Amino acid sequence: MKLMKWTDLPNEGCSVARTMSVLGDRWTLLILRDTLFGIRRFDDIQKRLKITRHLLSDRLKRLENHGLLERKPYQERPTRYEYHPTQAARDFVPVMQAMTAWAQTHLPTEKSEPYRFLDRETRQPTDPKVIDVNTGVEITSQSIWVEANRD
Amino acid sequence: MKLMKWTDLPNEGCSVARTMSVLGDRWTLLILRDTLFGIRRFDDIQKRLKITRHLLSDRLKRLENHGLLERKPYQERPTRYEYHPTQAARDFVPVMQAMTAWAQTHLPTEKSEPYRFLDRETRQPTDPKVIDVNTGVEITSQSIWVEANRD
DNA sequence: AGTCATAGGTTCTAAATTGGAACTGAGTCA
DNA sequence: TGACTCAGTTCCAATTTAGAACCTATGACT
Repeated sequence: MKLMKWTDLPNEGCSVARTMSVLGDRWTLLILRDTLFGIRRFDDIQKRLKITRHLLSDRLKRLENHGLLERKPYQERPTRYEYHPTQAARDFVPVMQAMTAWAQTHLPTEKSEPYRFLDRETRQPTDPKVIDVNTGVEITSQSIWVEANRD
Repeated sequence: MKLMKWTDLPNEGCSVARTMSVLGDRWTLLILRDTLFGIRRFDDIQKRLKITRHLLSDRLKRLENHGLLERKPYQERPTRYEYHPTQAARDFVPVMQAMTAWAQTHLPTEKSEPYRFLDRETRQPTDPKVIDVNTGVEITSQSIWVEANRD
């Protein structure tokens, strides 16, 4: 049997598999998180995350190639760059918040969450829930049914 | 500077980091996906996913240790086990669906999605959106504000 | 001029993880 | 008996990650 390799994932029909092909490498999602939370420079990310510079360099390139980060110069002489999240990356924020809520319930810890998500208007903490746009009903493993797709 | 290792992640305060410590290894989320979609036996998962058996063995153990899978015997002589998702795993389904929707927009492909999420009542495809329970407003990178937490 | 510091990397080696294939063991079937 | 199923384990090679040092360009300091 021909085995599947990690590098074959981008060509999968399954969206979860394609998401993993971009964000499923070690550290990648944490780097994206930092850029989304406003940390955008190589050394700043490296200092906060404390991963090896080599890995950070590699992951930033891959996120750029996949259209999740944009390299923008912020000074000349010498030219230095910041890594800015694109719209695709910003659109991942709600997924990350849903993930955060999941971990707060199922992977609890004594340490406090380093970030809070606040509503821009009310300035109150937000409490995420996934709903179905069509019915307005909350999506849970009870409310939905997963079916093999035959198109 | 003391570098952080991948194995330090479970002790992080950040929920995204803790989620990655459990689901951020190669193949892990895809294995969980298969069990959630009803594929529960070692060989069945291996045949569908086509990963090496020893990786599958390793990941199943880790998912079990983290409380996402439960090993249940389904026959005697010889005793064989199925891997059943726990409530913690089932609660990840909405996150996965949000992720799927994200990838369909931002990592498009010609291949069709192998699975569909349907409403159990209406039998219609569901269309996920993350909202704030408090305000009912959709959570987007525009609607929220991320703030460092000082507790 | 020489030294330091800063930002953003690259290069090197060692350790760990993953890929690929074959093998084990308990039991079933022909 | 031999072939087959399921659920792994074992072995070695290939790839990735960890850790540290080094490089380049610029500016500031002495």
